[in-house]
Amino acid sequence: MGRGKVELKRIENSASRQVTFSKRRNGLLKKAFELSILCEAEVSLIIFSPTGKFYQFSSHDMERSVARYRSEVGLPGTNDQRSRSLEFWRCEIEELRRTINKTEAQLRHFIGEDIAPLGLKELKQLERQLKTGVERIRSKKKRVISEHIKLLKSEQRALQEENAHLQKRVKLQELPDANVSSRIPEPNACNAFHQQRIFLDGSHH
Amino acid sequence: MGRGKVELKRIENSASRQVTFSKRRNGLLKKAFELSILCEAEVSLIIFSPTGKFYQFSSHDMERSVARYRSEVGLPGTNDQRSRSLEFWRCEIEELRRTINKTEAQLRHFIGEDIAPLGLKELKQLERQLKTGVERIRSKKKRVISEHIKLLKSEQRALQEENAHLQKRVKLQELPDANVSSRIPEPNACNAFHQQRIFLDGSHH
DNA sequence: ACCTATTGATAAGG
DNA sequence: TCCTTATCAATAGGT
Repeated sequence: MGRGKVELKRIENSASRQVTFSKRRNGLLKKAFELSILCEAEVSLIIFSPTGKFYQFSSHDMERSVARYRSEVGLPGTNDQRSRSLEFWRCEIEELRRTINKTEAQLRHFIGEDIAPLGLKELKQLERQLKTGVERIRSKKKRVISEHIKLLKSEQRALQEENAHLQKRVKLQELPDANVSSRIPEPNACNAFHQQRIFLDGSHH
Repeated sequence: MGRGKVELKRIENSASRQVTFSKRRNGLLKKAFELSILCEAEVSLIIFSPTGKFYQFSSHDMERSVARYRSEVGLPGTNDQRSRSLEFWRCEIEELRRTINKTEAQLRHFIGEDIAPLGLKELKQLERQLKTGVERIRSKKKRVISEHIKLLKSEQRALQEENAHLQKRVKLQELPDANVSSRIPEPNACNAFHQQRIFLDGSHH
């Protein structure tokens, strides 16, 4: 619903992704509320934005709904014993997060975002990397396209051969008695319409 | 939406309440799914029909979302929270790893690596992104360079002005009495050495 | 934030 | 539950 349809995949443009998030989040919360009222349903909704902001709706107490959910799926009570590995995992996660931040920053630099603080040297290196990237992608694209063309040509050749065959057969049928029309009119609406047009045109002369 | 607007209250007719429930439940689940995909949001939805039937959607692991919800609302959690948070962190780590893999793959694509399996559409999008990246980086580079030049020019101007001043002073000193040398030899080692050299040179004559 | 053309959801009826 | 259709609601894209 909107000026155009959007395909179901991550919205690339970050600004419109945010705008869409806030619109659709409100829509979703509203509809969750309406469902709970109209149909007396128990509805709980938890939303975290990609930036970590938190939104919720719960027609009843959230803990109650969660508990009911658990009993529904059959909770698997896990034993602890390795709570000292908590610290280890915390470090692990921190490190992974750092990696992600670094990589994503690089990614943004590649599409020309957040380059305000960069120096001339970094800019030059980025430009060089992008250039080789563009070149490689272009040559790959050319290869893909030329293969596609080759495929189309071979298909065309096959069609031409088939065409030649058919024409030969038509001639063989026409030559023996050219007066006998062996054509069978196709019974579809379009053809019928055209034939009518021709008939009418003829009558005007 | 529909043949007439409905007011926001429990639908009295039980049959139509059921029908509406099943339609709107599906709509809500669908929209929750779309929000999670389009905007990369973490969305969890729990629904119980008035008759007790259970439906759910969760873009991520439901336990993870519930744990995140708890930490958000600031509940200390149940006694088995610790073991649950282990589970939560395990999910977290997996997801971080996935993110890293995805981001790094994208990064490689940007520099033209691992593009063998990409289709024409992806290649075109990549090329477009790279082009805008190059353009932005180039314009930023130009800005940096022109600012550097401006800085150099202003420094140059300052130097020229100082130069003019100095030359004026030199002329003022030279014209009044050009014969009287008021220069005082500086008493540093270097100077002393030169004077000694001069002395020695003189003795050789 | 607001506007509006367009798409999407759905109420009513079978 | 599923189908159809008339209508209303949500929202995408633009300002």
